[in-house]
Amino acid sequence: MADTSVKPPFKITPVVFHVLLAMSEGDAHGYGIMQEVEKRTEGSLKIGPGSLYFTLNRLLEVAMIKEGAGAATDDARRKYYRLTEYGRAVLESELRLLSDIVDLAREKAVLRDEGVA
Amino acid sequence: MADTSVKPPFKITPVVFHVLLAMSEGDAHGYGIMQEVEKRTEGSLKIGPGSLYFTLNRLLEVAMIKEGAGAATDDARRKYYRLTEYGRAVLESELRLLSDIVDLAREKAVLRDEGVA
DNA sequence: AATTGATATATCAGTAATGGATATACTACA
DNA sequence: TGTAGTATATCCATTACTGATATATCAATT
Repeated sequence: MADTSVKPPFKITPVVFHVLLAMSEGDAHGYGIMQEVEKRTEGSLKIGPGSLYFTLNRLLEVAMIKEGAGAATDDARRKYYRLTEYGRAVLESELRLLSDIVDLAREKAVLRDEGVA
Repeated sequence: MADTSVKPPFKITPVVFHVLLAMSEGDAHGYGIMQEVEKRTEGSLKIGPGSLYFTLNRLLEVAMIKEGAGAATDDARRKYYRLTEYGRAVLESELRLLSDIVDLAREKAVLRDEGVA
């Protein structure tokens, strides 16, 4: 079993987590991340430009993300970012933690199943 | 299908979430919550007394939790709390959101399975 | 080609949340 | 009876976040 625990240099807050997750599929740009996170969390997490660009810069500094390129980018203003291996490791580590917590909660039947096959 | 979305009067941060979750099994007291959360999150979330008692008081104010009683309480100093129905609804709502995100991430294979039967 | 609204990045200030220090007191045990 | 651990509580410095603001570009309409 591989050791998947990674110690990031700062706390992986919900904002940081969702920014990383938004890039897990491929290159993403700031504005798109803002919109996707709000949609994905059903509005419960809205990342303002302040948090977003602060977070992106910090992720760049510690090389969890790097500059990327949007496939056939139309809009020249967009800046695309992508996960580095390190960034993906951090994301996976965090996700695994989250996954364990969800599993635990399910065991406790905090979540009462509704139609989970 | 019941509408499980609940709109809490403040943000359900990781600290708030874990405090609620710690009470999902039954009555819990502050110090115990601090320890359990640190253990459960493998040390990645340490709730200091400042956050803890601030959080507990706020949860009491909005009636997500209420005072409880430890079964045959030995230590008289302990103050036990338990979830109200409202508190449990908030917890379930948040958990479902988290669960969906974890599922989504799994679909994307951000989490590469290792021995998931 | 000018106007307009949405897109997009960026910074800043005010607010909210958190962590750590500190205080106080009780418990258990040697 | 001393001391380490348990337990609640408050305060303050730090950190994180939100929302306002600024600036500029793009797309669509006219």
